[in-house]
Amino acid sequence: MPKLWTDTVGEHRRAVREAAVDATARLVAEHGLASVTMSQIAAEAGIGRATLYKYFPDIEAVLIAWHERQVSAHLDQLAHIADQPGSPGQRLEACLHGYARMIRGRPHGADISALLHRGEHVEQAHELLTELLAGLLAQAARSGDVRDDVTPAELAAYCVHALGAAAEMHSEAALRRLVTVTCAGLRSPR
Amino acid sequence: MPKLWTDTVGEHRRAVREAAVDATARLVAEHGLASVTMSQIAAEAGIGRATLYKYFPDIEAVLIAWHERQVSAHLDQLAHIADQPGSPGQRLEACLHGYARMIRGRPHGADISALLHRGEHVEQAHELLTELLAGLLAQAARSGDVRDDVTPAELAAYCVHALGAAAEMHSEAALRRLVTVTCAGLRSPR
DNA sequence: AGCTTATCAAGACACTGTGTCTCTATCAAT
DNA sequence: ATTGATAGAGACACAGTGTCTTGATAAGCT
Repeated sequence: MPKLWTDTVGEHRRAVREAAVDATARLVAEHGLASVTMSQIAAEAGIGRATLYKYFPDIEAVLIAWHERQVSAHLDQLAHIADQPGSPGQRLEACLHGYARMIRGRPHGADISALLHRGEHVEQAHELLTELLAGLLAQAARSGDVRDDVTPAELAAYCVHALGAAAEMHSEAALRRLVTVTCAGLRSPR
Repeated sequence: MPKLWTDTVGEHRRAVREAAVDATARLVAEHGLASVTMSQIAAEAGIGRATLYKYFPDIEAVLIAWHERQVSAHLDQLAHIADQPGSPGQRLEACLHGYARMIRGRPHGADISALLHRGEHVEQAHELLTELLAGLLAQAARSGDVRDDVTPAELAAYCVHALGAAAEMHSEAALRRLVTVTCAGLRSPR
């Protein structure tokens, strides 16, 4: 039973918390979402099971923490892509392509909502992503690169779901085609 | 605790099996997917828990049976829509609209894959749907209504995922717009 | 009909995972 | 250095699972 103490308590708690989330990430990657248990997480993190309950009230909380870390990293990456110079249309396409690449081969990534009873956090993450895209879409609509007969929010929902197909795409070329098709849906009809 | 419900055994087994699936449907609708247990199903179906194990080896099996019934009904409905007279493009759009209407307000509907470890059956259902759409798309591509620079299978995956956004659409009008946008992505670029 | 066999329903048991309680060991502040 | 706070982990009660066994009932055979 390792105690893994650092010098200060606050730092220690942060370290243990992170170790638990790391362990969760490993277990999810290896055995899938549904089969992860508190017992496994505690064992994998090298702490007692009861101790884990001092950090998280239940598995949902651990999974939410893991998901939040995953999502915020992705959102940061996307925000960085969106901040690159270029026309609104170019930046939008770059963002969509980046998102598709994140999704590829990760069929579980977004389906946590099915496991979590109260999916507040998942919904919030979804909203942040949607807002980011909606902002880009609104800009692109103003510059004429994107249709304006549908609200940016609805277009963003369309984009996120359409690019979810990236999970099934087996090649980089297929992924490109998916982004192309998705972007075609965004263009103004004439 | 009824012992035998009908006169013949074969009929009885079918009746019990159906009652179990019905009970599962009620429980899923009321409490969500993740919290359904064998105990609840048995109680709701009016049989002993151990008896339920004579019909299904575990919860996955029950959920798969429920899902299969759900999906086959939807597929029949879509096949019927696809068989209506009209141009390939019209039939395709009618099908997409029908699918979107099925998805609407059913966020759990397709997310079972996250719960099932070995999602063979779910994948198979997904494949059947994809094949149905791919057939329509191939026809529409031949008649020029749909782009031919992307394979029908990839376009079908795009459609299914894009229309998954229907779960978040709050009005019939929004749903129509979603179908319109999705169809716009399918059209040949010129 | 009467007997035998197959099999259905359900009670009982062992096992796993959960969430809480409690006790000991260690840190932090006075 | 003493005292208070808190982390860690063992222990307990509970819920759900999957299997085994026992008694009851339908189906098949003579």
